[in-house]
Amino acid sequence: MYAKVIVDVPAKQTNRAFDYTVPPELEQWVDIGSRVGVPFGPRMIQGFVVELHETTDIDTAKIKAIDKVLDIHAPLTEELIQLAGWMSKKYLCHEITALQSMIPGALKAKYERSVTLAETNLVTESDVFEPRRGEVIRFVSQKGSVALETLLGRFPAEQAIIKEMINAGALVEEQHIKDRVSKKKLLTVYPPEEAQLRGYMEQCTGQRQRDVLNFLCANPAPITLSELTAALNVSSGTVKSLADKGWILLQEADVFRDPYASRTFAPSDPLSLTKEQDDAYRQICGVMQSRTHQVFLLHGVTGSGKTEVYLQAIQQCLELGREAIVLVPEIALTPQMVERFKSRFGDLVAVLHSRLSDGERYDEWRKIQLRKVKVAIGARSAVFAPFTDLGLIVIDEEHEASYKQEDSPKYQAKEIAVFRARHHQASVVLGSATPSLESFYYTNAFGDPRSASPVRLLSISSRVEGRPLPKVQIVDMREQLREGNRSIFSSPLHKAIQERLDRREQMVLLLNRRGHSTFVMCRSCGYVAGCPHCDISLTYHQHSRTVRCHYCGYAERSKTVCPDCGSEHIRYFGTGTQRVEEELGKLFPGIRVIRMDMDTTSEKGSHEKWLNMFRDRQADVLLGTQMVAKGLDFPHVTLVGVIAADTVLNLPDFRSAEKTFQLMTQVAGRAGRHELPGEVVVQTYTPDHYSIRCASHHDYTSFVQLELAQRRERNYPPYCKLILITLSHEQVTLLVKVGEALVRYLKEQWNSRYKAVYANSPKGARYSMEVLGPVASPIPRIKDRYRFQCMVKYRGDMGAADLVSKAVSSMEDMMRQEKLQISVDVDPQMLM
DNA sequence: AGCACGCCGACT
DNA sequence: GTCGGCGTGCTC
Repeated sequence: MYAKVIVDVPAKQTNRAFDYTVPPELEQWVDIGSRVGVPFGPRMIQGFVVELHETTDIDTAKIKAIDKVLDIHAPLTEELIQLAGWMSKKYLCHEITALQSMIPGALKAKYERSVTLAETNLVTESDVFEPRRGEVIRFVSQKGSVALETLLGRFPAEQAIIKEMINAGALVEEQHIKDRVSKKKLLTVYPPEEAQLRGYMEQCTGQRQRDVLNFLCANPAPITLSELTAALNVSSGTVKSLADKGWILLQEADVFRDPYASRTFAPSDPLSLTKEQDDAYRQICGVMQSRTHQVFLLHGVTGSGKTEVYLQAIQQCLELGREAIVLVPEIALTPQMVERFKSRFGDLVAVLHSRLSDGERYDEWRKIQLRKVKVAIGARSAVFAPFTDLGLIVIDEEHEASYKQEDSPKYQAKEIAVFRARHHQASVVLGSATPSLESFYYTNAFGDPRSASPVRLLSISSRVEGRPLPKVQIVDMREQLREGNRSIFSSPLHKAIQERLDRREQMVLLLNRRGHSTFVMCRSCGYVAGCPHCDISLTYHQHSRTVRCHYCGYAERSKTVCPDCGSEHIRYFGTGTQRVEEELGKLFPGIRVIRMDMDTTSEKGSHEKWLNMFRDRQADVLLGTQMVAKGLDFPHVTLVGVIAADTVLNLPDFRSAEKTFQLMTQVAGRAGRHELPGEVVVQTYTPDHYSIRCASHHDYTSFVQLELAQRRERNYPPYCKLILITLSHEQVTLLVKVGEALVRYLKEQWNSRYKAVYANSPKGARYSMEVLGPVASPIPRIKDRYRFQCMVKYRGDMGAADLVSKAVSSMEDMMRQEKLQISVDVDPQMLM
């Protein structure tokens, strides 16, 4: 039998399958999706089996055999192998990169080379008696086997000698493929029968040992040594001496690391659904029962109980004997969220998130692989959970940018979900209070004629228990300035904070400072320098004293006087959470603030700790960046304050209005979710902007109409698709040269080949392509490399990715000679 | 990506 | 006449 193997060498020339023979003794272990060790050139590397055949086209003299199979159960399924092939074409990545992204990091190969001492007859006398050689030999023989790296590190001056000894055969070099994490084994205490325990207790003299025996009487189940010592605050020595007497059994057990092992989750029952919830639930169930593929967009206002719809739909999915995946943005993967799923589905849930260690994550993944769980909940990469009978994939907060992976493979988890659901004849539920324009555009409600199988829209327009949406007050910060208030806090927000303090209620303050981009704004009239060609704000560049557009390259000298009102109050923006915290302390002495941002939540578990403190009302204010805007649900929060709504709005991104609307709506939804009514105060310099106005009225529909009109006019998604090509090199001049050549190539190809073909097709008018750039990237230099980008905007499915791929290949000579790097992002989320 | 093969300058 | 620089090309 022959296997086609994708090898672990992410390079263009090796981005194809290589044929290997499957030795008869390995045949029963080799499957499509198996991870194997194969000889490749002079070394041994890892690969994935993607096809199995009885014959091969390759010269049999060249073919080598698979060396070993690395797992008992293939870590990938045939479906996921197909998906990887599709991803490599769609997102222009190496197939191995796509495959690697589907398995936990713990299974990523670690290559190690080690040396051992050869049989004595190959070790010559000069090896032993020459002092330097002798020392190396003694070192190796003492250790038995030494990693080559360790040996070279230990004897840096003897590198040549070591190589020579390897060549002469005195030292034997071996190569291993090692997993990063081994299966965890834990010392576990197995207590005897209770009667026996009681007998031992009478003989026992030591107080600590008696404590242990007592505990085991009350808790007769096996328990790990570490849990036992932690529970009783005794040393492991105490327990070991009991084991030495033979009273208890202490043994290593192969266990799953369960990050939630120490927590208990009270079981919860389904809540009763409102009419709208029930309608959505029934439609999803109907499709699941008919075993057809359908994408739903569940548009439910904040607090409308979307999660309960997910939970009950998943329940139905499990009852049909099928499996479910739930994707949540990383920052929303809070203990609160996990708890809801754990308490509804208990041990049937695996949780995958970034705070897990490699080992913990591997164990959660293995529960899925070994069919121990039926539901996987996690961030983006959980979409690859190796289930074999998927019925439902839920994507919560579907508008979130974090579903797009920013490094290779630059996949969009929503698209992966649809691919998988189509394969399994399963449903996808995209849920959000503020659906992305793209998702909404493709719904049946919008009636896009292009889409053969439109997304079915499900709406929930009211909150559970008929609770009202919070009242939103917009504060015009320009007026505040005119009134002489230069503080971070406007007088209405100041007053609102004081009221909550007096009433002992809680509040959430959002400061959305993203990135370092500074935009220029007039503090008197709110004027922001914008690009005349792209309708996005210009970015201030201090070194050249100019403002520039990152889309088309437009630049102008930055002004010291506002062109609109003549004021000199021109500033550029950027306020940190720390400053707000200080200011709060000054204005409200004794105020208790929890600050949540990158600095305070980097430690493992700190996120949970802060939120628990806030829930226990140990603080009045939760102050933070976007992470406070999502999914939190605290009954005593009655005020949400947005310090500066404009920060997102003025980012140089065509989605900035959409993101502002989403953020405003989401954060407003944190208030008044329970009995106490909520209030929202939004501070802004652009109170008339439609994204802020619509958010304040909770008016999604109007926002979508206004924003879509903008997108159509400017030709941005969903009216076209984008491919972003980023080039980087140490020299700017070369970058410009190659960038221009690339753009020329794309335009020529389009004009000479594609355009003619598509213009003659009946849908010809729908096909178009334009190429912008090259212009400097918003982050023009990273690690001493300059970055330039080109943007391809196209309409119609005419293989634009393929064309870009060809264009990049045509630049290959330069890439090799000049160490030029080209990165391609299909459907970019961030245009940085 | 590695690693080997292969063809031109400074040393015994 | 040899050691070694890294340019080019292959890996089933």
